[in-house]
Amino acid sequence: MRGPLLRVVVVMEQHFNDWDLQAVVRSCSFPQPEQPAGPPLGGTAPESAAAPPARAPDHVARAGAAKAKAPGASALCNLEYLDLDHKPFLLPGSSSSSSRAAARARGEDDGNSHEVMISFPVAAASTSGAQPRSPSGRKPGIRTTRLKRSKKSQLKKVVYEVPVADGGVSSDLWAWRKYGQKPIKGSPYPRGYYKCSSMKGCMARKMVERSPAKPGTLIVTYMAEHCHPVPTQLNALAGTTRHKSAPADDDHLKSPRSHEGPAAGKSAAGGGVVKCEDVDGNELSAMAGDGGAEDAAAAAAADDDGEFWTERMGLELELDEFLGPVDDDMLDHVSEDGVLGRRLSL
DNA sequence: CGGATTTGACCGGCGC
DNA sequence: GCGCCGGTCAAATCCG
Repeated sequence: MRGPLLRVVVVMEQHFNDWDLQAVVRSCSFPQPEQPAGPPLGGTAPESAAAPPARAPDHVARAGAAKAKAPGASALCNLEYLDLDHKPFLLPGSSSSSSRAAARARGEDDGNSHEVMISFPVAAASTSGAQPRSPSGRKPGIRTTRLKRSKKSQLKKVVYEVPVADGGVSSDLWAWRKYGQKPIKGSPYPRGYYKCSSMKGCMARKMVERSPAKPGTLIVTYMAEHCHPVPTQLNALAGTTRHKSAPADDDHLKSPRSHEGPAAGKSAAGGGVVKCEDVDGNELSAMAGDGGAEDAAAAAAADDDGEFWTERMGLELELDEFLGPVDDDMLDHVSEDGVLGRRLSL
């Protein structure tokens, strides 16, 4: 009811070792004793993160999806976070979303990628507009080493599909800084590249793009995991958040406020209900409960947009919570519909 | 002043 | 081997 459903796709691939992202999805059949893995990376889909409802970013979503699908069982069955022991940290007071994201695929990965799609209502998205600026660019020069594509391709990725309606404001608790934008072939919309700015050295990244198929949705892909706890308050790095006039439309990608770390998480949260959907289209849903509010609250307080967040706190919190437990918890309860229903409580 | 955003250039992988 | 494309870097610029 609250809005478009946010869909999350988790793709696990081999060799993500080098990356922090550790969240892994496994069969839901085995609920894990440990804290429920949360949504990947802070779990929220920032402004730019929206994706086509039915489809996720091709390469990512598709690949995972195919493999993820389990016969009969909904995708949920395949959800699982691996490597919990390697969690870099736990989110304060709850299923650390980041840690979950961090959960990494186990060695078992036979190379198969698993994809999970989670959809949940998204709150209004905010928007940010980018303002045209004088040309700039780096000059030819020395380049530092960068991750090789081979490795990159093997990283686990989590894809969120978020309705653009609200402006696609970021909804995760993390602070993101945009480091690039590129037009994508086959898509009229550019893709924005973001890095976690909450802490230097954090490898967490995300890519945001508008779904060509459904301009109304943003696709947010999270890569790697945060090497630090979710910022409960605005940190210096995240510090200055720019507030720009709302972009007309595709502009979410241009200057989304999502980067604003803490605040980011909020926007996505709008719904109390979370749905998980496997590649096959099976949907799982979970009800967001009261728990986890603290985190969100803290974040909200920290955020520059205190007012904004405060108003939406309720919704946001729900989302955040959802994000955390998404993994196993969701699996725990299946509603009559065959949908996963679970109340998140932290 | 510090940090975020913009944007062209650079780099590496992949396909042909 | 070459070209295309995606992803990243970093200078220039903007903004709080």
